[in-house]
Amino acid sequence: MSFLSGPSKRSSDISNGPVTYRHLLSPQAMTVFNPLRTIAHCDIDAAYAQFEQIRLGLPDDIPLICAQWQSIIAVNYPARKYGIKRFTTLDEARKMCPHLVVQHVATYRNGESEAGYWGEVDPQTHKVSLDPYRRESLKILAIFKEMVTKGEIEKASIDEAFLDLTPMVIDKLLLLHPYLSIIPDDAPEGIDSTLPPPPPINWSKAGNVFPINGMIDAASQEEGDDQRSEDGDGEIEERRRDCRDTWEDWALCIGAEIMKDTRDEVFRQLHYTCSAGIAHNKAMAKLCSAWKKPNNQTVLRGAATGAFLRDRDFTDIRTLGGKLGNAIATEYSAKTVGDMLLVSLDEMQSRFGEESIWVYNILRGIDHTEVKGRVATKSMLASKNVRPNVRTPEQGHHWLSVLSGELNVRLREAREVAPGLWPKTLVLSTRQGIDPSRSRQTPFPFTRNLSGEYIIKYARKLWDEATQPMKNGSMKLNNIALSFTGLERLEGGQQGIENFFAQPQLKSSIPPPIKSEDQRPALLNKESSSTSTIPTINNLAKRPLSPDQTPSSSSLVSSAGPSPKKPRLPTLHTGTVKKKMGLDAFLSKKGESSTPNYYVKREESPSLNVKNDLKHFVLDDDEDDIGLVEGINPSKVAEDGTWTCPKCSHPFTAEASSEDKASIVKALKQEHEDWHFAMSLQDGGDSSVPKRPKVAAGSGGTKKKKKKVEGIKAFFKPK
DNA sequence: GTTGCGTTA
DNA sequence: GGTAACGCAAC
Repeated sequence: MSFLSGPSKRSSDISNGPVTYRHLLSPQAMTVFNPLRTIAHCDIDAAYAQFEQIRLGLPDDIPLICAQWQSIIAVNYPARKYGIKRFTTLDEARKMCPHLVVQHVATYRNGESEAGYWGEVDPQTHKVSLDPYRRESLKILAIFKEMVTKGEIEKASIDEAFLDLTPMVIDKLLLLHPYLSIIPDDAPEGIDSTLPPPPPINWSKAGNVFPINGMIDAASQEEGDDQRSEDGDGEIEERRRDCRDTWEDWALCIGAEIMKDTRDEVFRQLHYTCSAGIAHNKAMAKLCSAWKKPNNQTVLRGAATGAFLRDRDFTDIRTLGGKLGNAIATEYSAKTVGDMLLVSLDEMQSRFGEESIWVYNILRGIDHTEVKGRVATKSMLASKNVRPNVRTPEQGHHWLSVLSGELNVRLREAREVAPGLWPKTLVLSTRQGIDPSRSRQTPFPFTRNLSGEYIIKYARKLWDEATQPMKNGSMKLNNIALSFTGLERLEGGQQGIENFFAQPQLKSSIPPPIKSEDQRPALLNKESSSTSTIPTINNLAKRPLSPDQTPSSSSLVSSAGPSPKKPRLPTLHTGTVKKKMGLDAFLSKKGESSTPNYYVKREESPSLNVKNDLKHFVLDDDEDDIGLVEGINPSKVAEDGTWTCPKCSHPFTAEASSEDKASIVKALKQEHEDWHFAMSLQDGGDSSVPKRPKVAAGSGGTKKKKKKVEGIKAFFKPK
């Protein structure tokens, strides 16, 4: 695109000029720089709490919280009236509001393949499931798509989305003002002529319109410097006075109406209320959606962004909420956006590198990041903070089976909607204490016979690798997580994926009989996700934390502190000495040249049935490979394929042909033993494990790595 | 391209 | 506390 070169470097080119016919009519002008760009951010009010309220069929006005173990993870608005907050304890909350409804999130109970809501939950034996919420989230997304047929929709989290309303807004604008679609013959500059002045706007269906002169009602804002005159005439009069409506405002107003209709539709279909922000870009829309809550929306016009941003803590801005924002705050002793406005671009760039133009812009309400039409989810994580800590492989294996079971359910479910969906890799991560978590991954070969067992097979393999260095008894894991990444829809051959992947649904996690005549997917193309009929909004914007490898930012870094192993890492150890620092510093990792041996090189581990370079797409239905997992079984499945639990004498058998019977019973046995194990955990089974001093594996590597981490933390100290 | 880690939300 | 996306650096 022509914007890619030259002009796009200046933030002032297109968006600051007047709106022209080109902005309205030229497909080439539909970029992130189009002044009519209209973006909405929408989030569900106290999402989890609302989801539970509706699931339970409760009226809107009763106070309800959603709990996870002993913590509160969502508080609905009626409950907020009692002063209940996210960090209030359950007991306090119940005191503050005796008739409070407390609903715990769904959990998987041991050995069960489906999450549910139970009377009693125990973090030692249950695993939280957010699946019900993901399902609601998808329903909401579907309504967004139903209502916003033309622009991209980006799921930002389980309860938030960005919507690019621009294409719909432009259509509507042309519909409302047909004369705009005809460039007058006498237009001085043809398609680049400025549009005629717009008629006044009727904002009555747009929701709140943030006033240009600052806060009118101080509902959520502490101090507004009251610029406006005394008359006490309120919002209406204020609007009249600043009604220098522009075509950009028209776009926002139309966008707001679309958003209002969309929110109404969500409520009509699902009974969820949500709040939205409508602005010219993502960062402003996001801030804006939080302005009036719940069940409300706010429009931020270009002319009002100064007043809107000025007194705001700049770390409230998306992407500045972390270490980067903190470092900037420290560097300039700044708190509000207004404070930061005093810092020149040159100044910022000399300290934080060329890429800080992005920060400079966003502080001025400019953000060119695009709304990505995100289709499917790209990863699935099942994570568990284990208590008591896991100290033995057996305990580890137990949780692996729980996590595998969950992933099994989730992948299956996802495949019902997206046939052929399959993860490239399986990742295991573990954490000890407050150390950063460590992960190991492996390709995840395709199988028709997906099951919890199949996942466990690979999970155990990773486990063995990951815990290799802990063989000395230093194992004390407090978190275990298993995830699928690189989730993608494989495409089948001539028959089409639907055919290829269609198969009888299994109702349990028991692996079905092995089939050796499986085919493999014929081809593996990526599907293009962008199917929009309008021209794509080009990615011309620098992302907040985009690659910053320009010589300027790295070479300008002069480090004074102890020399880091990586030259790109700034090593400022205190905030007192000013140094140049690239934004990329925040991306640099703590990796070290001297890492423990076992991390330096991956072992040439025996391949997991990777038969050719199709790698993970290779079919792997060889259930006998389960044998590669060393059993912890004290007793064996008998030759007749039956088994009796030595602990509780429960007999197990299966109705199937003799070969299948054995493998089914094997699986049942594993599951059953896991259950016993889980029960033993409840009784403090962990305590029998002798405690050993932690021993660092390898040479001094571990220590060095740790030191480094702390060094950086010391500089980027959390608020 | 893969692996492992870090940052942000 | 449980998820998710994405980017980098070193293989």
